[in-house]
Amino acid sequence: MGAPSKHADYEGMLRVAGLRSTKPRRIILEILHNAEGHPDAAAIFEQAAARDSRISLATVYRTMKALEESGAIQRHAFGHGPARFEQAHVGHHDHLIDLDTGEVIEFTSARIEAIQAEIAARLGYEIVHHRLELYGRRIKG
Amino acid sequence: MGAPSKHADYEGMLRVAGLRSTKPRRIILEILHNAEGHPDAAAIFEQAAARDSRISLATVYRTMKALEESGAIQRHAFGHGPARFEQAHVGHHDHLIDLDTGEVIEFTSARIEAIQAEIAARLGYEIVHHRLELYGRRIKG
DNA sequence: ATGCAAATGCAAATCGTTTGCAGTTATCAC
DNA sequence: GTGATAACTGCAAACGATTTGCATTTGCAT
Repeated sequence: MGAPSKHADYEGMLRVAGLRSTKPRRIILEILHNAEGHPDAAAIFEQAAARDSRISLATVYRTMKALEESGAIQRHAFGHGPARFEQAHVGHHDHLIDLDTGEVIEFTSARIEAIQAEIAARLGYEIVHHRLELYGRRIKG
Repeated sequence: MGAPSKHADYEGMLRVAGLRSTKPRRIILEILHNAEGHPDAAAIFEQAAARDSRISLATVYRTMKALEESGAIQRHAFGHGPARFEQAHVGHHDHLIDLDTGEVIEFTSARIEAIQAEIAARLGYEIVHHRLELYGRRIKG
């Protein structure tokens, strides 16, 4: 049972986050949901504006902040440049960034996570979250 | 011959980096060398200004950039906030950031590095560099 | 429908960082 | 040393990314 769907329940996500369901927010959530990679605020704004020209960049930023705080999305800062966003998945994953194309590949490793926890514990800490980014180049074969 | 010293050979470091040995740079290098943690540009500037009030923030940034490019120092971007710097060590290390105090603890794990390389290889990549940051809280015991 | 807090757009403000320019300085050839 | 020259500096203005003040619009509970 439960709702099927090719596009998520944005109303519900906003409700859960304690946010009102507004047109800009629904549009932004859908853009993020359908996004190929990890778009930055400018890219999201560009797509949003194409759907509703009244949407402002400030609203994009405000929405990203609210959604980030509610845990609905995640903010990343790869290398320099602007922050990039993605909808929060169930389960954590890390990133491999292609230095030549900027492409971002996601991966996870239970082994690494386990070792991390072990290291933190040895130092007297418990991990709240972590960030692992591999920057690499395609091996030409 | 050869200057003794408890503080490193800043002249030499600059020479190697292909940079002129100037007072601002020597001061900045010494500040970084003696720094407890991972200071940001503002903190470095503050200390530098205390030694020579003519030093400007722009020079701090320019020096950090030049030294970073020459490999003498490393730039980090923990969480949000400004970039933080540290002198390049021999050998790589990762960071555990104390969420309550901002303190940065360094560590390394050959096991993690090995797994990283393995994962990258499986995805068709070779790692150029990586970033691993654990954000945690002290376990109160 | 009505009211009010929440959300929006716009423009101005802020933060961290970079840059243009005119004046200073380190280093190199004599 | 002396001078030439490119590197370096300080300053202030420019910059890109993000945030914010304020007047207006909107969602949503009544």
